[in-house]
Amino acid sequence: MNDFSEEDAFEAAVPLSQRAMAQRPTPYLDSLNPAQREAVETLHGPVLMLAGAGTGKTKALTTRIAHLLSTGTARPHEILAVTFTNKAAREMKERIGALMGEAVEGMPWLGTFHSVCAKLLRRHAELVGLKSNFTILDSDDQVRLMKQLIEAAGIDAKRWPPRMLSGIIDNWKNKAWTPDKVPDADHAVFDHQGVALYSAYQQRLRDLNAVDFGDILLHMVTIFQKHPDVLDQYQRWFRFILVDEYQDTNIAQYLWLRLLASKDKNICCVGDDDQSIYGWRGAEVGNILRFEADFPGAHVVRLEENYRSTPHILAAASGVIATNKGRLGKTLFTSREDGEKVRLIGHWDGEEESRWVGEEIEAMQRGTRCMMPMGLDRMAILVRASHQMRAFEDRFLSIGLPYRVIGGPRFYERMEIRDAMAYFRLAVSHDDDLAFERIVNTPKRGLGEKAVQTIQRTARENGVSLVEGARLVCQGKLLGGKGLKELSILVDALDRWRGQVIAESDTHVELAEMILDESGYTGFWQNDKTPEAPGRLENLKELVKALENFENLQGFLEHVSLIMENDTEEQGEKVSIMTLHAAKGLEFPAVFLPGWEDGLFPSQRSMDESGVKGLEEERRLAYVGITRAEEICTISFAANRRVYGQWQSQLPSRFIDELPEEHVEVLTPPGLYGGNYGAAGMSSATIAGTTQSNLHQKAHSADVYDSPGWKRLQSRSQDRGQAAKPRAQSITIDLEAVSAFTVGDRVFHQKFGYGELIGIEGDKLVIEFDKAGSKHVMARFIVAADQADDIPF
DNA sequence: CCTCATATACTTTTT
DNA sequence: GTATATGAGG
Repeated sequence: MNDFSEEDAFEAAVPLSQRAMAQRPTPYLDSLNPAQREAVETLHGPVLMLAGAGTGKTKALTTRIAHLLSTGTARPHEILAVTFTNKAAREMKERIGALMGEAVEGMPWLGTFHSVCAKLLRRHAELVGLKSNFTILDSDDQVRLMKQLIEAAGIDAKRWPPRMLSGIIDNWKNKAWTPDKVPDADHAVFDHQGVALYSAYQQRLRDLNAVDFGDILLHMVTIFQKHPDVLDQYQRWFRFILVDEYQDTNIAQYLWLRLLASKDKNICCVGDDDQSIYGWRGAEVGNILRFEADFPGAHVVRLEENYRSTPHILAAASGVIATNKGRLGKTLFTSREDGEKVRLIGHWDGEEESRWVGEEIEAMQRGTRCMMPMGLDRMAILVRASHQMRAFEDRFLSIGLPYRVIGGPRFYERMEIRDAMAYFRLAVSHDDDLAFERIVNTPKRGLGEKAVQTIQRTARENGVSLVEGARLVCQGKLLGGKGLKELSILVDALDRWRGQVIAESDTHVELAEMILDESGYTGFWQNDKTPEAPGRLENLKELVKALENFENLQGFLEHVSLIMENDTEEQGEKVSIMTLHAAKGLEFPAVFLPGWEDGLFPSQRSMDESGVKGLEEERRLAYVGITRAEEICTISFAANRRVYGQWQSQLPSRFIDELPEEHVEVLTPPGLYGGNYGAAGMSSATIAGTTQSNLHQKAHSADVYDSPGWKRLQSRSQDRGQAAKPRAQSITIDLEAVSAFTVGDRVFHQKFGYGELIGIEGDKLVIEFDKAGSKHVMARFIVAADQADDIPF
């Protein structure tokens, strides 16, 4: 290939690294610490940069690239730099630009694994039976295809859900297994049909000239493995390779990198094994652990000086992560000496937890909590699972606290956007069967399942695309009145739009608007009276606006599938709410980590599915969470939580036990008298292990005693001569309260619902609840079942 | 063919 | 509790 000859000559003639060094001054090196500097200046040979949280990883990485460029060691196009997110790629570009003073033209090969590989794959698509204009399917398309294949194979899609198959195949692809490489042990999955369906799926993708996300990597690995000449080109082309977040690479990515790097071995991988949190998605921590074996003589640099967090926060994070086995091991340190301890607080239930967090945020905002008022955008709530966000959203909505959810449903994954895109795709290419299927009956055209089947059959019989099939159906009048009319209107419209795409008679933005209009799609949402309809129309407007940044529809469609980003950065100071995963790479002065309860965090599912490995990944997630905090880190848990409609009592997370006591301050919930539960001297272990019932008491006093319902209950109990004295004399009362019940009684609890008393232990009643299972509950929370209806909770 | 009602299962995390 | 899938009725 001619592309390379020029570079090769250049390389041969000039010992670049020394000679070019003089070309530009290197002032940027001065702001680096010794470890960073070593990582930046070791330009040749394999380098593993172990960069703990907040140690200036991105700085080192971008400075390294700047150094490669300004010393003349490499030219921009000779550097392959891969990240996982578009955001990381963009940030790197910006920072390199800043370092180099705008002097560099963009780096063409700095991007995400997927965008770089897609670009390469388009050049060599024919080697895996594709055309270079292949489309990239998202998981939605993937699942729909899967469903068709499953049904075609005569398998009950109910018992064998397409989603599951899609997940299995994704995993195989992450391991770089083509259908023929799936090991025997995996053949039993999916009713022994998994591999056959995998083959069928791959064939179908090829027919559609499409790839899914996993394919982008998998095909590249296949090409490199089967075509040494192609590999050789790129080995010479990419003289320097840099990889961000190496701990998150899966096997396919690993193989791809190793193939590319095996010649010059100028590869620099940056990562932190302690922040590997994508194992469930196929990431292999092993890749980073194995680096030195893969690249003998590798230079290992540890970045351990943390510039982000206070010593207490660092120590707490270190304490938690220390429990994990098989780490490469780093010891974070900081020169800071100030700072608050990590704060720990328990609550009665999730509702109280969100209320407390809300109040705390407002206090910080006003400056009553800390010395200085803190802006809302400097605070974040990091949750384990997205459903935890709701409690906070509800609460913040009701108190009018501005918040922003990060990483919610992505813009390009929203239904209306995907529908609109399907129209665009069809306008550009009538061959896009998936797009056609998506929109035939959206908006409703009276074309139901039967009509679609007719179209599909016709298309298949004639060996044409669905659009052409539909045309034949219209011509042959194979369909009834209304459907037929609507279908021919649709086909005509598609023809017209495509004509305009080709003729370029309008700007693509105008065309897009016209398509949405004439298809009836805009009107469809205008007539929709559901509350989300206005938002969807708004999104469509945004989509059209986003089009303006592209040359034409084709260009837009090609880029969009890989740039799934939520660019709608609303203005204004808001608290951020996001998952721990979404928080990786971010930092905030104040961080709240709610829901630290066993089963929730660590997630039961992780532990069930992946055992110790899963638990360790959860622990790394905890580590990531804590290390997001710069100044104040607040961990909380609730004693009770509603999990899909059912109340469950929760145990504090085992990670709480792992927090080193001397770096933790246990808070007493507000509005409570001190009692024995004051913060002073109480260890995390105490909270975690033994004080749950105390928390019940405390929270109960705050929550329930003030409520009218409780007061009424109290007065009624008094009438009946039962326990109803002030709570300060709790033990006596509890024993009295217990005596009011007999085993076998039908009872009611405010949150657990109805149940049967099956035993009495001390001041607690053992109750088998109908819905919430068996629990030990203090007697004063319990009423006889026949009185339950009177309680106006 | 569409709309409405009921049943059901599902909840980690996502390039 | 929520979203989705199925069924009856219009």
